[in-house]
Amino acid sequence: MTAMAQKDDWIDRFDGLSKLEPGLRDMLTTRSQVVRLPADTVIFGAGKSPDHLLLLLQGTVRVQHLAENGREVVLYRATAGESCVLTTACMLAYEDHAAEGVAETEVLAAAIPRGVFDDLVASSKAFRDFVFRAYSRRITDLFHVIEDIAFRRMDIRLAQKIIERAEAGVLKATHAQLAAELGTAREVISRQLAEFQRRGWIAQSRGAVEILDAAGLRALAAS
Amino acid sequence: MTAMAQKDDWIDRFDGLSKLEPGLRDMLTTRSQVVRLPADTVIFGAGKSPDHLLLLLQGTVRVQHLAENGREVVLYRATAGESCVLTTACMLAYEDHAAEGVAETEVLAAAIPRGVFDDLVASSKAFRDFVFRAYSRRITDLFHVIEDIAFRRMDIRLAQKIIERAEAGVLKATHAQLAAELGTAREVISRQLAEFQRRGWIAQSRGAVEILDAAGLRALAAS
DNA sequence: GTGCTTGTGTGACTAGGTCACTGATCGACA
DNA sequence: TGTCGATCAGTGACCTAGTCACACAAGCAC
Repeated sequence: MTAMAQKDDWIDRFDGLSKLEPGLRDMLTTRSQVVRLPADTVIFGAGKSPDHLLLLLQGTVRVQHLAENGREVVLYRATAGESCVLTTACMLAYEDHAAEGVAETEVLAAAIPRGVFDDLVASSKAFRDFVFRAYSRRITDLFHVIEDIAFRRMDIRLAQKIIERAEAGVLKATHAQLAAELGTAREVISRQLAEFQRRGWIAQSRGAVEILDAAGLRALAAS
Repeated sequence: MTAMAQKDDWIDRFDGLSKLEPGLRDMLTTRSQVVRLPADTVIFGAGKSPDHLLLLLQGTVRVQHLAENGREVVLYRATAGESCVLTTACMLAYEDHAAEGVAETEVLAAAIPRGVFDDLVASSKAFRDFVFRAYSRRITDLFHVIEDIAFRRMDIRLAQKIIERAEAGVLKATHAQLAAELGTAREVISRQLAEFQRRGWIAQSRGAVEILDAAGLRALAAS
């Protein structure tokens, strides 16, 4: 796929936007630009309020919360076809969010400038629905995070994470990264993984977890 | 203040709405109605998606999250001059929120029907700003909840709660209610309060905590 | 190789959550 | 007015999770 092709048809990749009024489609394509961000780019956060709404075409953005004591929790991930709506809240934020968005892979995204965002929200019901729906989804995600942290056991949460984020049976992440993911301490992850290994569910190597018995993990994750 | 007077001027009690375009002010007053809800009314939640946006004139609404295992956490409170915007997300929600809004006191509120809300969002920049700003504030609240639960000590959080919610040096709440407030177990609250009492910071009676040494509590809360 | 940095393992300890109780307090109402 | 039932609070035993202070190992740079 060429850059041109992407420029023309990306709108249809977003569920809510395909219904966008024709005139506004043009406005959206001409007044926004497709950008490519290398992995690990900090997209927003730490007082850096963004002036664009990003609609992700490729790659994933990880949104995490940084606590005052230096620890962190991953709040959610936005993937292709989704938007980074919380940035719109950031755009207007009267107060700092203490949330940070990081490109987890290389990211291809349509960047809609603040002004265009405002115009679209003003003139298009379809766009408004798109935005509100995205908000709703993110808020639901935050509820899940709260419920997980407050009420679910670590072993279950870790098993779920491993299953969810492993690619081809292998999860590339250090214990410290998994700890940040789940909002816990590195030692806790080390011990849980040691236990999973003892049970023959996983094998470990530096910076990676290999799944040996997916059924075992899944059984725990489901409880 | 009479009901008539309330009906006429309530808009000015909302920061963002005083800038509302004159024509729309009229629409808002004529097409919404001021309602009075008794304490403990469940305003939204448990699959009950609301068809009105509430702007609070008097009283407070407690918004809490119900976990699958039956436990709960208080997410935030909306007080006079604020709106219950998460209900707008609920209105559109493609998925259940598992959040519940309860009138904590008797509540007087302007109820804006879904259709009017849509019209206002479409036609007024001031109203849109009002809505987005309210979203932003609530999301920030959720971040605080996450940070508290994940990284702050219970004794500190409990001390803060007591200070924050006591009226005239007395907090009327059972241990079970405080536990639900902080997303923990009743026994944990009982033990912490016993410790506070041992230190002479509070006195306890059935369903109430009396503050004896506010400075002591505050010192803990600040650490 | 010699270090340096980063990642992992571990023991001892504290905080917090769970379970299974007991006893206390307060209406309701016979 | 005593009895019952419901709600509220206290407690010990036990388990899970987070903290602290390390030791040790693997990979990289020079």
